[in-house]
Amino acid sequence: MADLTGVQKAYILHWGEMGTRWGINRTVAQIHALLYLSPQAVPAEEIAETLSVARSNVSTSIRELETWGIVRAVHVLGDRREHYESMKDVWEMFRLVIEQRKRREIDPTREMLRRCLADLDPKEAGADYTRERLAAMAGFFEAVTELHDQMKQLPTGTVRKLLRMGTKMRKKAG
Amino acid sequence: MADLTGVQKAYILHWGEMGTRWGINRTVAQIHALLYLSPQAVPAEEIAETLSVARSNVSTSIRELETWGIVRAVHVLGDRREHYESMKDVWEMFRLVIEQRKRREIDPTREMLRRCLADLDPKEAGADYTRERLAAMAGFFEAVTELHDQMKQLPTGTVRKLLRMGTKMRKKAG
DNA sequence: CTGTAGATTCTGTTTGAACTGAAAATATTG
DNA sequence: CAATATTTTCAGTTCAAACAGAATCTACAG
Repeated sequence: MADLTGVQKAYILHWGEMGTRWGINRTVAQIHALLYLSPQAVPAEEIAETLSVARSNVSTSIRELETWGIVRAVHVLGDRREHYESMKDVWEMFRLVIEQRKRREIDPTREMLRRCLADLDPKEAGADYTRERLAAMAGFFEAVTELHDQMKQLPTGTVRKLLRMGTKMRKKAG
Repeated sequence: MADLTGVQKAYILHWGEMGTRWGINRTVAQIHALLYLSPQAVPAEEIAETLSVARSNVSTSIRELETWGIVRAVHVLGDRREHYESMKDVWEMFRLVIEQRKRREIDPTREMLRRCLADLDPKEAGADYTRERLAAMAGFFEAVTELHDQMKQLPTGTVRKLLRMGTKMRKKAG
C-alpha cells in the first residue's frame, strides 16, 4: 500500500475533499480512505509516507478516527508498531458517524431551542413571532431525532425495506 | 430588528456555529438565522449593522443564500433598497438544502466511484480487493440517492407518516 | 536498569478561507 | 443626463485551523 495506484489516489483525494465540505479534516478523511482501501492494517509511519504528511499529523488524525469508532489499532506478530485498520461495513460506518454527529450537533441545537423558548419574555415586543419561528424549528429537530432513534434500532436491512415501501406508496399515489 | 434580544442573539450565534460544523460559512448561517427570526424583510445595511460585519460581506453571503433558494429579495414601497427575507417553512428549507448538497457532493462522489470501478486494472495486484471496497461504497451511495429521490417526491406530511410506520414495525419486532 | 523504537504532545509556522474597505458598477430619481 | 443611492467586485489583510518538526513520554527488549 506504500505506493498508490491511480484509482486509489483518485479515491483518497476525492474523499479528502468530500470531508472538508462536511466539516471533517482533509487529512483525517484521506487517512480513512487509505485504510478503507487497504487489505491489511497499516502502521502510522507508512500512512505518513504514503500521504506525504507529518508523522505527528497522522497520530492526531488516527486518534480522531478512533473516537469515531471507525478505525482501530491492531497488533501484528513480530512488529512493535501499532497497525491501523478501518471498519469495512459501510452502512455501520455511516451509522456510527451519524449517531455521533447527532449527539454533538443536533442534540445541543435542540437544547438551545428549548432554552430559547423557555427564556422568551412574553412582554418583549415580537415575542409571539419569535416563539412561532423557534417552535417550528424545534419541531423539525424533534422529528429528525425521532427518525434517527428509529433507524438506530432497526437492523441494517430494514432500512432498505422501508425504502422499498416508500416506492410502493409513491406509485399508488402517482 | 436592529437590536437583538438575548434569545435572538443566542439563536443566531448557535446557528452560526452549527453552520461551520457542516461546512457552511458562519456569517452566511448567522444572516440566515437573523432573517429567519425577522418578521419583516431586512435591508442589507441593517443586517451588516446588527451582526457587525462589513456591508460587502453581507452582499456575498446573501447571494449564497439566494442560490440555495432559501432567501429572496423583496421590495418595500418608498424604499429603494432591497430587503431580504428568509423562507419560513423549515421542512421545505431543509429539503432545498439537502437536494442541492446531494447534487454538489453525493452525485460527484457516485460519479467518482463509477469512474474508479471502470478504471480498475484487473491485472494490477489487489484489484479484486479494491473493487470489492469501491463496490460496497458505491452501493451505499446508490441507496442514499434512491432514498433521496423518493423523499423528494413525497409531500412533506408523508415523511412523518413513514416515520410513524417505522415506530409500529419496531414495536411489533421488539 | 538502560537504551531504543515508537507514539504523543507541544510550539511555532503555514495556509486558505473569510473578511474588510475601497473602487467600480448598476440602478434610480429629478 | 447628471447626481445620488445602492449593490457588487476586487485587492489586500486577518485569523483560525491545520500542519511540521522538535521535544517529550511510554513501553519494551536486552
